[in-house]
Amino acid sequence: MSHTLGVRQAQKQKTRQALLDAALRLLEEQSLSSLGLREVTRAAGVAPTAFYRHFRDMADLGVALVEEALGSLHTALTALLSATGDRAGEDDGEERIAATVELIAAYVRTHPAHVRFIAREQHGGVQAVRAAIGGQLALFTQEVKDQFAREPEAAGWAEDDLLMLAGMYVDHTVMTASALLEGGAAGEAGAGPGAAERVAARSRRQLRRQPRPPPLAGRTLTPPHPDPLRALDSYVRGN
Amino acid sequence: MSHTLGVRQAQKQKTRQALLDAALRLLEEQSLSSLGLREVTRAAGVAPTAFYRHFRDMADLGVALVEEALGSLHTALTALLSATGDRAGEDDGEERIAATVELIAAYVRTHPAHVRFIAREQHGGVQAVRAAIGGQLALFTQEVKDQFAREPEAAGWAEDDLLMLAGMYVDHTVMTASALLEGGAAGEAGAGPGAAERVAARSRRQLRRQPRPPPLAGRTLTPPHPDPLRALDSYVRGN
DNA sequence: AAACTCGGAGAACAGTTGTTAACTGCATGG
DNA sequence: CCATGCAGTTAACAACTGTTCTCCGAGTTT
Repeated sequence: MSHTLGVRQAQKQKTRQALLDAALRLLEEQSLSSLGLREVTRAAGVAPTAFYRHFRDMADLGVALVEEALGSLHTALTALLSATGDRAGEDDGEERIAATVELIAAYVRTHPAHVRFIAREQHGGVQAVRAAIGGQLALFTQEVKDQFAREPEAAGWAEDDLLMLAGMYVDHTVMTASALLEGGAAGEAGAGPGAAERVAARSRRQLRRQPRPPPLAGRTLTPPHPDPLRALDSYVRGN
Repeated sequence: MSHTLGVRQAQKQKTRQALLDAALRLLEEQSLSSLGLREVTRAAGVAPTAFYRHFRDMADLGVALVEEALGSLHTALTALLSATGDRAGEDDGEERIAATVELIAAYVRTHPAHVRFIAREQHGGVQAVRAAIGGQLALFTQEVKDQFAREPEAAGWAEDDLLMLAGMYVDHTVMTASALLEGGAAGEAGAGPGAAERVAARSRRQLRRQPRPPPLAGRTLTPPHPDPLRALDSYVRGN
């Protein structure tokens, strides 16, 4: 609050936000590449031409939406990463995993539209938006890696290995958020309120990186792999 | 070849296939919900009205495309699963993992457009298509689970646990295929031919369910978890 | 060989789209 | 306090969309 910005720019950002909100709402039931300019302005309650005062085209709005969804989360993450950096190892891994998954679930609960947008457009039809999402996720990955490097267990790990591990965590987070979104919608067919917990349980197990041991003794497991897939070789190469 | 089907129906399925092919080609650069009926018929070289002889609307064509991409692969999988069921445990897990990943890579190489379509529309804007993809993937999961159940290592595992593990494998496969697609496009910025191998290596490591041990002794690892994420709690709940 | 089927073409429709141009009114800076 | 800048509006444009009706001609059946 160095200087209160004028009434002029305040109103401008207000309609800009109205455009973003309208677009995000419409995007819950369609994808960006099918979203029309007039459709958005109509939902936002402004004239179609007002759109051009804020965005070049819909792809531009899409990139802005990516930054709204991930950018703010990113800065918050950066600020808080260092603050809690040296509390590592305070509790055991199981608690940390549960807390992490619950955090993801909370984010999905409070920002469902943003999560849906990111999940949908990550592989969507608009190149610029895909690139923006990829860039933001790469930043997340980098920061998670840096945090890993600070923990004592990471001693002796190669930089590339830590980065790859961080990438897996980020990907896992996105996938879990998306799964929670699909199963978490109350009143959906077949998926009761237990669906969210089932997704969470699966996510925890996956983070644990070791499937829950069988109800027998604590024997070491060599879990089955989809070996028969290999037999599909002829099909895949042919046709 | 019980009876050679007439010239009439043959020509019909020919233009139907032309429509599917044209749509699949156009879908490499946009998403289904933005794909126009006239756009497809124009690319297929038929009149716009001919579309209705084969599909009710674009969502219907999308479902047909899902079945073309996953259905045939599914039947092939079913046929070959039992044939190789009892060869389990013939080689060690490492080889099987490498073979599996290479199989995924081969499928992506030979059917890139189909893979892109599935990855894009899995979370896309058309409800019916999402449901169709989800259904096909559920079938895959079921069959992988059945195969797991046949392997001796699975003795004592609960049905639900096997199903969850199978689901992880299927999800991992889709994600790996998508990653290979992004990184595998030759002549892309920043991603040389080594990108595909990097993705494959990461996929193998993930299938191994245990990050590569550090270059020290074979000490047991408690790998770092994104604990600082928990500090984001206030951000997530607020705002 | 005649009657019928039916996949595809052609023309026309009302509606919607993105984009441009010229305008209006108000906050702003001198 | 007045002149400038600029967010937003109105009107109009050509282009394109999905959909319907009508018709044609070749494959199929009897």
